[in-house]
Amino acid sequence: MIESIFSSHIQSKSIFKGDRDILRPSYIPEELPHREEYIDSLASIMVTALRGDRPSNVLIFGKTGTGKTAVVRYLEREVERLKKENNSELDPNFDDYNVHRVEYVYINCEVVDTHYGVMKNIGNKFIHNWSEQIPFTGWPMEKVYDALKERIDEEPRVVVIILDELDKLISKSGDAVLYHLSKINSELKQSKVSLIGISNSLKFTEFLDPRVKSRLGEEKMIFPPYNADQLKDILGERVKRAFESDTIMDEDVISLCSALAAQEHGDARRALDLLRISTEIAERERKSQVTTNHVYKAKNKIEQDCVREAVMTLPTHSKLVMYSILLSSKNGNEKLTTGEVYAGYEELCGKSGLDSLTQRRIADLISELDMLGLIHARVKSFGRRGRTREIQASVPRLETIRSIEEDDSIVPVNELRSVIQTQTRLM
DNA sequence: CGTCCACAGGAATCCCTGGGTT
DNA sequence: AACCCAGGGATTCCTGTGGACG
Repeated sequence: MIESIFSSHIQSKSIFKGDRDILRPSYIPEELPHREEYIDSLASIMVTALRGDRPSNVLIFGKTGTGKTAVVRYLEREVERLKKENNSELDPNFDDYNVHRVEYVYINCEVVDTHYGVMKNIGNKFIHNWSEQIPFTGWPMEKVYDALKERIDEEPRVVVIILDELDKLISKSGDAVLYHLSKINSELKQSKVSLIGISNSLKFTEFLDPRVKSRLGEEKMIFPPYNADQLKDILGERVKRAFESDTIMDEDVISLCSALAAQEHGDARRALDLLRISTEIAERERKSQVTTNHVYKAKNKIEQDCVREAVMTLPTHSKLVMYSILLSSKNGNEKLTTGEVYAGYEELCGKSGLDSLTQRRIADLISELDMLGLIHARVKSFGRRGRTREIQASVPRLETIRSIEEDDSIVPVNELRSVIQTQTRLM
């Protein structure tokens, strides 16, 4: 046995039963508790594909962690499974020919969020060798679209395109993609395309061209949030698989994870994260039992990590804007205006030797920070004294300042002159 | 009741990047 | 080499506006 800094850690036995991915939200289990009816109704729509026809387009709505993606991918996996088996021998009603003609394409529109990108990604699913790749930039849109059609139509098939986080795509690049994809069937000779759109918000269809809207929403499903009891079942199911024995888990741990996640609009993802992180914390503390105490620690850790992660990945100028906001509130100005933030930002740019961006641009960056949940910014009118945003940080100040100062291109600053000046002017 | 502040936020345009085609 | 194409970031110019002050 090699003596190293790892030795003592390796020897401490893991609470997990090997595969800790079971507790990750991306894992799709054999059973999806409390989603059976949705699986069933989606299956009844999708079964058309197995007969070689085009299933209706489907729109699925529901908040994060309500099982939308899991249900869709569950069915995708079932079809893949059918493809591997020889079904017609078992059941003469089964038509293996059509089963093998079904292709799924999954696209997460949060990652691929442009007209071009979506088309390129779909097109590249149907290639035989590397050289046929559609490049990630360069071609005119028209050519990408033609290549896509040609490839799909190469042999008869039913293509099911899943567009996850569809609302992100619409808000960033409009409905051109959906317009093209939803009318593609009229231009295909032997293949058929069916769309499954997954969205967090119910409202996004308002921005769609009415024709697209009607073609896309042939079928609609709405996934409600899980309640605490349902979350308990989901966690229980996974715990059975992920742990050596249930004695390792304190009775109340699952209940607590469920309850906390139920408060957050019934987010199963959150519940699973809580459970996984609290187990990891317990492991690190060399405890053989996970307790509610660990869950509270996990809750804290998740919140901190989210903020840190969000701040660290910000572009430099956004970091400076955030820095300006944090430093200004340190000087006692709890609620800032856009002008004040911009003044602070300009000063920080000077100190770091960077060219400052225009106020118009910074206004947009402020909106982005607001959407990320790092700050609260709401427009308010101060009468004669103008109409502006009222800006306030909504994250722990000192910790976040520390995260920002880790960026080498930003010069650490203790206080901002411009804000002190505004303060004295107001007095 | 009108003025007028300090911006909000839309639209057009430009620059740049990473690629293609002629 | 010269030029087309999509997309992102940024700038420029712009019109719009809630409400305290006079």
